[in-house]
Amino acid sequence: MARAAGVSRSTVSRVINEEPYVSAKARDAVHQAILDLGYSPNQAARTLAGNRANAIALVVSEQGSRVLSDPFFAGVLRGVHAELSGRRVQLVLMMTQQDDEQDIVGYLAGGHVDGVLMVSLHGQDPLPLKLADAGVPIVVGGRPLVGDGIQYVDSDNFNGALEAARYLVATGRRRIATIAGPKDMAVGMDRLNGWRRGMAEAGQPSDLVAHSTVFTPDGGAAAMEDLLSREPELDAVFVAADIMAMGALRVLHAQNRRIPRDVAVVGFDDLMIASTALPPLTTVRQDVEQLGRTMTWCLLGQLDGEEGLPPSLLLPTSLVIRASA
Amino acid sequence: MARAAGVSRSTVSRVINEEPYVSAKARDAVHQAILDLGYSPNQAARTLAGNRANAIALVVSEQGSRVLSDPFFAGVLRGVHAELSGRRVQLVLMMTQQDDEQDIVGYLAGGHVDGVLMVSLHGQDPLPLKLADAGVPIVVGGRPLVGDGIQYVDSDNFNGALEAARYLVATGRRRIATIAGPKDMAVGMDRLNGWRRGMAEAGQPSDLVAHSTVFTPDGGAAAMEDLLSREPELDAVFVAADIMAMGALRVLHAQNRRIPRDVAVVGFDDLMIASTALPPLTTVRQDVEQLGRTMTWCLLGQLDGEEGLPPSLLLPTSLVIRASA
DNA sequence: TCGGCACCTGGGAGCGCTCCCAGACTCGCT
DNA sequence: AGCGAGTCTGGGAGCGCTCCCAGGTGCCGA
Repeated sequence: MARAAGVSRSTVSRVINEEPYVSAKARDAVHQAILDLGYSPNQAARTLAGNRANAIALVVSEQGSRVLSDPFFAGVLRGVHAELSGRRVQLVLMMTQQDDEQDIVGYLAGGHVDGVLMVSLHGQDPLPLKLADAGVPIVVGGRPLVGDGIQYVDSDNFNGALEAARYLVATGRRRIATIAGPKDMAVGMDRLNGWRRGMAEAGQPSDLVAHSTVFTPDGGAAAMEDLLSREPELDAVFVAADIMAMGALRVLHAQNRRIPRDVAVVGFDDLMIASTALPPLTTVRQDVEQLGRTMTWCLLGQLDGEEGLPPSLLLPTSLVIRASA
Repeated sequence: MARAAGVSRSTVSRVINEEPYVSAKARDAVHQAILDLGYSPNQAARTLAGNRANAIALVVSEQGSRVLSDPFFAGVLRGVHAELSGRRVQLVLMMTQQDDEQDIVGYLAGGHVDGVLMVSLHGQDPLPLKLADAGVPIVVGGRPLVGDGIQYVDSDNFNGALEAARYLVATGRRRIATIAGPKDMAVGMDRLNGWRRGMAEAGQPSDLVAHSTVFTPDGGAAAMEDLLSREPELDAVFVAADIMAMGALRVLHAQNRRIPRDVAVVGFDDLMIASTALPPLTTVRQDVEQLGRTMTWCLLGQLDGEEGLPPSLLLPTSLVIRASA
């Protein structure tokens, strides 16, 4: 390669790394040689010689099975990739199981990657903290429940839920329930607290809460049945995830409640299924792709040693009004 | 590391690579030192010295955006990861755009990864062929329309569709339509041809075909409307994807057709939405996770130089009978 | 004229492994 | 005793880069 361009290895290296102090002639010669030879620098050698891996890991905690099918994860992945494209940084995908956690920490702290993005659905996961302690740059998607110093990016679940609650109040609903997510997930609690605030603002009771332990249609259905048995007169329900709202809609249909006339339904996430539901679901939109982009942007900033990065970020949500409320 | 174990670098290397000709004493000493030091071998150095990258790429062609949200992709990813776990092989995720194809070929052929798994939704993609020509081991998920020598793994779309057609015939349907996928995707054509065979077997006409150019609910809805206008008397429809079946169901409901009494509906894929649809959808199940596992298994086999690998594989499908047919 | 500086270039060292060769030691056989 | 085959070990070379130092050149101001 160096021979083909008629320069030294050093000069080739300088051109590739866009360093200063290279003459235009040398630069052109190298570029031409790159094209002629279809040359692509050996990443392993670069990693070994420099001490930078030119790669970041996207770590998915919990059994990958559940997480991967989640549209949330897909969106994040899309955003991460979009932000990475153009930079010479590879994305390595890793999934953790319970038992190999120590291996994972060893691997990630061992210089194989420059930094870690982590999507941690249940907030108690100790991995982010361990990695941060080991000095690995890390950004978490979704607010972790433990670990203070860790940089995270999340959607503004609290205000999204608050906005949904206000909307239901503003449209005249008098008996508003909520189907909340699991108590050990920040996303579940934040949305519940937003709804509570909305109820409090309006002077309405916030007793009609049903928790589902999982974000699934069946979980939503069970919670909806519970709510209806406790309060047959309820006229609105804020469901903390579209996927649970599907189950809630099924139960409401089965009990012949008209939507939105008898019961208004608001979801959260704005998945594709929200717009194809019957009736199309009014929901709080979160931009998960932007979440992925922002996480990546934060991590790359850390790696570049940028100062004054915000410790954490919340991304705005917006209410999408369709037919169900 | 070698010093800590009291042996030479060579011996450490032999232990790590599980080579023969190491005494039990030396092996134990090395293992102990690994634990004590939390040692994790430097991948870059291994890659550089051996000439094996210890990584495979999962390449997603087309704009990643569409593909990533696809449950198909998520399932494959899950399977790939499951099959990889335990082996010391990293998974690198890449997405291609139109313009950087040459870069991608250069990168993938440049020894940065040992092999390539590719999920190519539209079958005309030239990338698999180029990579195969460049001598890169490659396995494609989903039958490619071009490129003969390329190893692929796919669900048995033809027989799945055939089984669906036979089932509709066997349950007494007399006027059976189909909503087919795009003509430039193997998955679309294979399912259509399976349905055709089923019609031919039963001596029924196979004229009621509507193509959708995209696998979306709206595409399915438009096709359903087309079919109903051409043949108001139709009493069954085989929809080549659950996601399109959602749209078809919407149209049928809107026209007050009872399902399954007036019109039987059979989908394909068995996504989660199939079981939560109204009514729950009878559909042809394909095991996409198994698809991912099998792809990986084939690629690793190629890399290990195993002989007699089948050129390609079809995975069985099965009819899941629910309420819609 | 001479130093000083900014610009540009080449070559040595070394990143942490794997591969390969040379050798040591132990058998069991002739 | 002698020999070869099988078992085990260490060290040299080298993978393809980056980093750093030692120069070279040209131009400016003193």
